[in-house]
Amino acid sequence: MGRGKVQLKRIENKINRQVTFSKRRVGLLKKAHEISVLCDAEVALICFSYKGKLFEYATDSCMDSILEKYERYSFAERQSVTNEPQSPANWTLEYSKLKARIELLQRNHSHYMGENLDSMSLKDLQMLEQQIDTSLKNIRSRKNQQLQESISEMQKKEKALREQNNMLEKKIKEKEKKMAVQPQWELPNHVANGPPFLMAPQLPCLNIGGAYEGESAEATRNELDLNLDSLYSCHLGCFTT
Amino acid sequence: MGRGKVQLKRIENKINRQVTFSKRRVGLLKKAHEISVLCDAEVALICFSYKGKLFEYATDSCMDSILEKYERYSFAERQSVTNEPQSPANWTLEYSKLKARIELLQRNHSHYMGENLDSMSLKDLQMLEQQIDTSLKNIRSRKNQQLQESISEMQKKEKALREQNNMLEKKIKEKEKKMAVQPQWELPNHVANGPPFLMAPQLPCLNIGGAYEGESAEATRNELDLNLDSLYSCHLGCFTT
DNA sequence: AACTATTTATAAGA
DNA sequence: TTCTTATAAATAGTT
Repeated sequence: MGRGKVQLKRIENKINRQVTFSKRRVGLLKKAHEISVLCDAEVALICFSYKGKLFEYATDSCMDSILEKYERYSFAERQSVTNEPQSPANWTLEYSKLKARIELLQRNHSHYMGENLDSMSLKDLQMLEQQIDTSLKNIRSRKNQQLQESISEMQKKEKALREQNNMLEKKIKEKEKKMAVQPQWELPNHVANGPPFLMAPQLPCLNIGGAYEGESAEATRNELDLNLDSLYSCHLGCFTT
Repeated sequence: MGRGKVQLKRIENKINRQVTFSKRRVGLLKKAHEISVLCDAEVALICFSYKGKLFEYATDSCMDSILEKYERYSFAERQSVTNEPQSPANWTLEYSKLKARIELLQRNHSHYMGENLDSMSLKDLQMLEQQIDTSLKNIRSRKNQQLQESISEMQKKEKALREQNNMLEKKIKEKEKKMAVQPQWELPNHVANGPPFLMAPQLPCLNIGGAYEGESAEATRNELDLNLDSLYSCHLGCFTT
């Protein structure tokens, strides 16, 4: 719907993608609301933008109850395999046990989010600090590992492309030789010593952290089909282990 | 979009409602998929028909990880809800509800502990890192606040003690004067110019971070009843906000 | 289900 | 971002 037909694939231009997202997000939420009202359906819609921002819609604004209902549904399906305690002697007991556990987990989580710290003692704060510091190290380490993997993959691709280029270059030279042997009947100027078509740009893949080159660079990008955005958007500090 | 405009209100005719639901449901799922692909967004869509049948869509078919991510994001808002159903009609239902919630919270928590990170994408890792970094800052800030409070309290006590000492000193001097006026009948040597009993050690309370003085120093400590252990054990780096 | 007349959504441009 | 507009897409009512 619009001036042109659109292919169902990732919009590469960042700006366009952002704009399209904004527009379509509004449309999507609207449609969700409409079906919810018109057809008396219960709808929950969660949408994270490419940048990680959250947008949501839920019938009657009660996301929680819909998600819970969903959990129940999917849980029931899974449950057919894992047999729960068929009938605990005392449901109330089991219930309050779980309830307490949830409370604990929630309180705990809020602390990990850096919230509700007032009730914590100095010692507990220090321990929490240490734990989170460790977590952070783990997370960064894992992130770096992923980055390294991305880089390795890119390097492999680069190598493959270089080899392909070399091959093509050779082929071209051979063709030239043949042309040189035969009389030149068609082209007045030949291509000797010219750069090969597919020469890769120098060090194409390791300009991580360099300034983002903007749209104009789009066309000159090398052929690696690995998505670089995730690396571009990575903070400079990300290599701290 | 269609032969006629439509009012945004529940379709009363059951058949029409059902038909419209079928049509719009397809459209909605399609749109959800499109924005997901075109804009590289993560979408989770849950839809219960008014008859209670479930339809769903999730980017990359991983509903769970999106819901988990949602839990992470919307945590602050949810906190305490859930009013205790005094005696749930269906214990099994309630039970699996709680069970599901616990599962979710636990999976989430493990991420905050820096565990089970393998399933997370680079982008999610980066966002988790940022969240935890923020938490850490909050925690350190709260810790420092507590330290500052401790210090203020100590300073207040110090001041009070000094004043008390001064008073005592004055009293002693007065006594001396009286003694000087009256004949000395008991003590051969008087205490003029000697240090008062309760003279506080110089700068008694602010040697935080100095070397721990060990057991031998215990006896010479001042009278502050505030426990210093928590300060001694504090790492030197703790004042970074 | 299929078919269209219309309404809506939206891509591109400003 | 927001508005405009030409056009694609969705869909209400009909067959």
